[in-house]
Amino acid sequence: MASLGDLERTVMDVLWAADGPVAATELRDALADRDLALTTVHTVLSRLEGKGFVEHDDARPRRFRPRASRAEHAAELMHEVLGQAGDRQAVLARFVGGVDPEEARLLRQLLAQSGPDARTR
Amino acid sequence: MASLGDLERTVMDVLWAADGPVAATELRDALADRDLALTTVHTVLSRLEGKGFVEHDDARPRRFRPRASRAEHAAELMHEVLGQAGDRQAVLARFVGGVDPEEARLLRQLLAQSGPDARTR
DNA sequence: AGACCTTTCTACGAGGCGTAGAAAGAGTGT
DNA sequence: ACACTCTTTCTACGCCTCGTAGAAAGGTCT
Repeated sequence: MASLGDLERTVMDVLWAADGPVAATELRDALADRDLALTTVHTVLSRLEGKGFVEHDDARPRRFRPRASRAEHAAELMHEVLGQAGDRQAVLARFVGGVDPEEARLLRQLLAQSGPDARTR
Repeated sequence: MASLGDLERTVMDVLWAADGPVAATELRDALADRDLALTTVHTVLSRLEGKGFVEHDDARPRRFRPRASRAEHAAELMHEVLGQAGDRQAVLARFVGGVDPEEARLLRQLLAQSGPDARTR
């Protein structure tokens, strides 16, 4: 998966945080601290589209939105890391070893639902 | 966490696969397909040391080894992704939704041991 | 000491990314 | 229809990372 630069990442964060499509001018304003030229925002958006992270509608002032939610994206990344890491079991063991108890509970719950255990056994 | 280039990654893979410290010449030979100059290997190793991925002993032909195992590294990466991803629960949900049944079983096992469930409840 | 291997220093070219001007396109008011 | 303004696209440039390696300095061995 293509990776994101600093500004690209920041833009994605705004898009992910928004609850609908966002126009370039809105993005520029949301990132007012950076004091970016509007064209800069457009360049970044194009690149993000090129990387498949963003798409726009054809309304006149174009509106941009993420193709995947932040959670989807992060989960994909996690799978990717897991995937290219040789011993998946070892990785999962270490990963699980590092989650805090609250989240361990959540994970147990999620796993219980998603496959209440296998007659696979 | 600093990220790895292509060759850097390949070198780490060799180091991770090795069962002990590795000398620069051995690395060059392990990557014979790339036909690298020994100095190139050294440059990459220096950079990897700079990034904290590798360390060397002070024996004369220096021997290099990873500071973390591949599994540790991958697990750290996964935690990092999870960490900077806003809604951790949502990410975990998606992540779990995507693991294959075999691994789901493994995860349940790991979670059962690591915190057989909370009287926290 | 001389020959040889190792380690460090320095450098360069390609590509990614932040940044934005210039140019082309399109909607709005008169 | 025309001029004005806002939007979108095109082009570019400088910096940094990374693959790559030569040159030079530092050890080793006989």
